[in-house]
Amino acid sequence: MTLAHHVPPLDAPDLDAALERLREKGLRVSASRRLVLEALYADRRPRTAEQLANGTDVASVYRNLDTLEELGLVRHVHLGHGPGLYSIDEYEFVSCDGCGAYEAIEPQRLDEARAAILQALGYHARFTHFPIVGLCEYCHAHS
Amino acid sequence: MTLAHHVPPLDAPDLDAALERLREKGLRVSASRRLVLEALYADRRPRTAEQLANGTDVASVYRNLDTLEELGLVRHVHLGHGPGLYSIDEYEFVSCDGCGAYEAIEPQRLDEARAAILQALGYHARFTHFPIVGLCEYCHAHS
DNA sequence: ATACTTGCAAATGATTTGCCAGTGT
DNA sequence: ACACTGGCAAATCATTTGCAAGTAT
Repeated sequence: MTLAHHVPPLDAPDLDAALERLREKGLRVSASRRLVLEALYADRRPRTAEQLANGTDVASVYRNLDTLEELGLVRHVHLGHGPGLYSIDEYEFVSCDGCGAYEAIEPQRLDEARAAILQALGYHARFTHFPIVGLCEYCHAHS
Repeated sequence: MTLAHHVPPLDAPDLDAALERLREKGLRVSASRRLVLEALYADRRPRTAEQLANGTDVASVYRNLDTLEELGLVRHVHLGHGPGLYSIDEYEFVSCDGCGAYEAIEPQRLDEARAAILQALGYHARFTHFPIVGLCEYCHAHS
């Protein structure tokens, strides 16, 4: 019922910076930890824990993603009713309720909207954990 | 991975209108169906299927909520990682990533934000299925 | 009478936990 | 060495499904 806690912005520019971050915290750079990070840095598209495990143990992957998320190296988003998607990027998301398509959005494109929300509600909004859900132009026109 | 399909706006003003809607569609007004609707109309706060079942079989409640949602009589929202919350109301939601608090918002209060989103992304946004997530004033000031 | 519905048990999907053996530092 | 990790099995939580028996219309 409660949301994930507020995490600082992601700011490890590359794999090495991320690994260094782990060491700083006294955490270990284990084989599977490195594999998860390598996969995420290699292809920045958000992916499920299952996909990241790629045949190996999913439980460890979930544990690692949790740790990495606490360190602010990884983030996850829920784009619908399926499994959560993990990524190293600072994107925000929109998804269409009609056709199911989703897009990653550069945060600055939402600054006007964020300002309007701040004005209306006093909240500093971020669409990183849940997307903005709506109808895309096509689905809006045809529904 | 796909989102719930677009549903028409909720517009059954009261319990009787809702029951009538069921009959119109050739569906039956069964005891447990009536119980779910009575509970939802009696207290408009969003509730879990478990709470609505209130000791009786949850599977039936889920089945009924599905049907009612297809008819546009009920809607559900995901406010965090817990179970979905069902309600008969047309509210939109904001929730704070810091303290976990959430609020139901009158749709018109978000019209400016909606306009900004339409302008920026071409999407007609609705915050009924996922809330706007952000930091409330207090958490923003203290984080 | 005949669909539609329920209740209960069992299945499924996503994620978490316990535990002990393995391994980075 | 020692604490941190991984693998695997089992547990948990939310939700769905199968099926025989019950009931609105």
